[in-house]
Amino acid sequence: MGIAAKQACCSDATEVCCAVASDVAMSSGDAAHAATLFKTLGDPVRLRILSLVAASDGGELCACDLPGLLDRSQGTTSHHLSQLVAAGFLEREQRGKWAWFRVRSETLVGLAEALTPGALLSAAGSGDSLT
Amino acid sequence: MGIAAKQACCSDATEVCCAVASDVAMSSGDAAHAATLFKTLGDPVRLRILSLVAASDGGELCACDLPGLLDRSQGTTSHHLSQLVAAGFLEREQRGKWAWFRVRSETLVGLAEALTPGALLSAAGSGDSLT
DNA sequence: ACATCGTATTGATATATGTCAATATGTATG
DNA sequence: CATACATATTGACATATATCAATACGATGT
Repeated sequence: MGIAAKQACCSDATEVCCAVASDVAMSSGDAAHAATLFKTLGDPVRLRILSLVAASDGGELCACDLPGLLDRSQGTTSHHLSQLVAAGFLEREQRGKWAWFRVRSETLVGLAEALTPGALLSAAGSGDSLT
Repeated sequence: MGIAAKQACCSDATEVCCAVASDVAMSSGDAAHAATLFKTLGDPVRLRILSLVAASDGGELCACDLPGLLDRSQGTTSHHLSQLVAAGFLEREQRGKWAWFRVRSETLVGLAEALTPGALLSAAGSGDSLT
């Protein structure tokens, strides 16, 4: 089954039939970390929240606007905001009784770097860019 | 409820209390498209597949190696490979009875551009970068 | 044609998640 | 302190998805 098959897909079938630098590739831990960040962006409502905050005047947006802009309940928008803050994509500031949010561009830049073809080789998630 | 509240979070409470350029932000359709791409990357197994392919000798990897490298069943690895190909992150080539995969870096680069803070304002997913 | 082996698909199952209604928490203001 | 309002949390539910075992499909070689 794959490894050490009877008839290999290339000349030498010692361990893995094709030369795979699995030690150069991302570790499972790094992959798990980066995957949680990508998963956070993998929802259209959350992407739109990020975009709305970025497009807002002064780069900040009040949570009170989101249910109207997103056509989602207040509880749902609050849930998505928590996810974005927990992942580091947004930062939250309480001002009076309103909660304001702004984009943490460092996280976006770091994740964008992880998508670099070269960064896929071991660097994705291990460096400070994703912490 | 958020919009047009009795006591607004800022001076003018006409429609939306804070100035949100919702027409500059990503559209729902763009967000949906980009979200499917991010969702595809939101799984550690798929991220590791991408990384393993990128780290392989010659930039290509045989599907026969993946069950062993990922510690997943053959059916599961095939499922993930289909997802990555469908999203445009991998391209597939049948060689004899083996299937070989290589990374489509254009898709990665395009998605990385969508993470640019500036690209969050309307450009994410609408341009050719994400098609 | 037949047997073999790599890959794709199907069916089943457990878990995760997006959503809302309802409730709780917290922050001002009278 | 009591009231009002913004936000967070909880419970419930429907849907999506990661996974495996089993089976089907496809290509090769005898």
